[in-house]
Amino acid sequence: MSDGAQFRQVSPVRLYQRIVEQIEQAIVRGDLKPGQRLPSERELVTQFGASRPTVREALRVLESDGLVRSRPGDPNGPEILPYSSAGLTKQMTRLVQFDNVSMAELISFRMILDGSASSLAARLRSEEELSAMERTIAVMSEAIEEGYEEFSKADVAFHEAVAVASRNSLIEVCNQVVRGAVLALISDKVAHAHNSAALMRESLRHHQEVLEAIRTGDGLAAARISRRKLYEYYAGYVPENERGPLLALVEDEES
Amino acid sequence: MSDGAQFRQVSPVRLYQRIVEQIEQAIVRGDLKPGQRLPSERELVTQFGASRPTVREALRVLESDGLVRSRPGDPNGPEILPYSSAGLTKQMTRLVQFDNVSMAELISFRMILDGSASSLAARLRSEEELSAMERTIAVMSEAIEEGYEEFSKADVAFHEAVAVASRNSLIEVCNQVVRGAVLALISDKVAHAHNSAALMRESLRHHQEVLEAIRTGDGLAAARISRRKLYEYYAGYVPENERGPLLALVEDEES
DNA sequence: GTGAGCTTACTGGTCAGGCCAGTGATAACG
DNA sequence: CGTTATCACTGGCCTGACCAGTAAGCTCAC
Repeated sequence: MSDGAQFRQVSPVRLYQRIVEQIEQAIVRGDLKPGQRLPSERELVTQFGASRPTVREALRVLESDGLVRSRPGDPNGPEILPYSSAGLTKQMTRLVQFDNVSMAELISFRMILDGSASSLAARLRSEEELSAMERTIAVMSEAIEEGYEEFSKADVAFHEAVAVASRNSLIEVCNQVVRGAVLALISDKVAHAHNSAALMRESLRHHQEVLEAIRTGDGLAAARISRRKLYEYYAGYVPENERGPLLALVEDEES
Repeated sequence: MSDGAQFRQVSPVRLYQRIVEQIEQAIVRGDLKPGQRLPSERELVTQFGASRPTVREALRVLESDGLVRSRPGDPNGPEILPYSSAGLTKQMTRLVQFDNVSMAELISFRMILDGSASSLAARLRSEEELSAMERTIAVMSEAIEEGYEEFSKADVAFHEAVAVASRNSLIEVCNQVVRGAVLALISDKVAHAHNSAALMRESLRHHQEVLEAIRTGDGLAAARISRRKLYEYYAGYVPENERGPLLALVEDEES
């Protein structure tokens, strides 16, 4: 083998991909800002020198990536969308569904994310963020009588508030996705199992403990309590012989 | 407002989206497994009762999501691809490029993931996995003289081995994605900055410490060292006034 | 002048049909 | 039996067309 030139693998690049790249980079570069409009499809046809089906394929890809949106009849052309984590969520959801990640892994990951979020929140939270958490706790408390539906909503809001206070949107997004995946997997069972006031009160108490740790800035405690709470809450859905990794996370901070 | 029926917001669903959904779900359900082939475009046209451009738009979206691949001339039709984290990486990279996620958040997230992976690996690793890590460390050691390129490859292999030993594929994939995103952002700078044998030896020593903690089963230490190592390695790329959250993670386990 | 309603030019969604350069199973060949 | 050439079919791309929407601008009554 010659040692002189290094050749990279080439792959045929479709026309529509070229178009996607150009528009994508224009957006990333900032030449196209959210709210601005792309030329109409027919105009793009002339600018790119491709046919309309080809241009449309490119637009469909950009649309599915959440970068633009086309509305039929809109004389202003496709709109550049503000960034949203929808695409990330979609991909992460696919990861969960596709790789058929086990329940144990999901919960383990949630313990890590939620624990880290609590820990960071304890150190970084502002007063406003703290009171936002307090409000969600208050709502949870009131929701106990209104049934699991409402309670669960407030529960999610609390975790969301903690994630926001962690100042890390990656944690926020991942946690959101994983939480959704977990709930989707057990929604049928959980509706009955946890629809008792006693269990909700127990859960509320746990949340209050986490909040207290965040208030006092004790990141270690916040993470530990958060993890243990999740373990107690969800371990029942994990086969016993798969609980090892979860217990490892619970015991981690204690010794 | 009537309390009887609940109506959801509707949005016009394009034909191509219907096709995407159907194929997507068939894949998620497992009716279509990686390696299997989709019918040809013209066949799909008859099956879905849509025109070829429409079917093609659907295929382009699926292709950009990394679910299928069409090759011109292939008489067997589009191929169902095995899962790949490429789509996730793309989305996460975009998330970062849009400046919605700072370098600090990325590295913070990496510290969390890598730290957790190390911690779990310390508790769960098998002997085989341990020796796999040892091998990558050995390769790193040898690669110091061959330049940063080789060294970096072995570095990645080590983290990959740790992630595998954590027995959590979510950590594995997410870590891989975040690592890729970080490297993509600083690849130009890092090539020069770290291409010194001294720095590589330093890095090697850190890795050995992590490995030692994993060997002895000390999850806490493994996580702590792993995090601090990442901090020292990457803090330079983070503006000083954004390093707070990172330091929070380093100091977390120490007090 | 001003608001309500209509017109109209244009948009995106979809379709039918066609050409071309590839691919690979298969049949013909040595 | 292995090789090679054929050829049906594939995906990539294009042209041209129709339709149902949208919203800007016009009209017109007030």
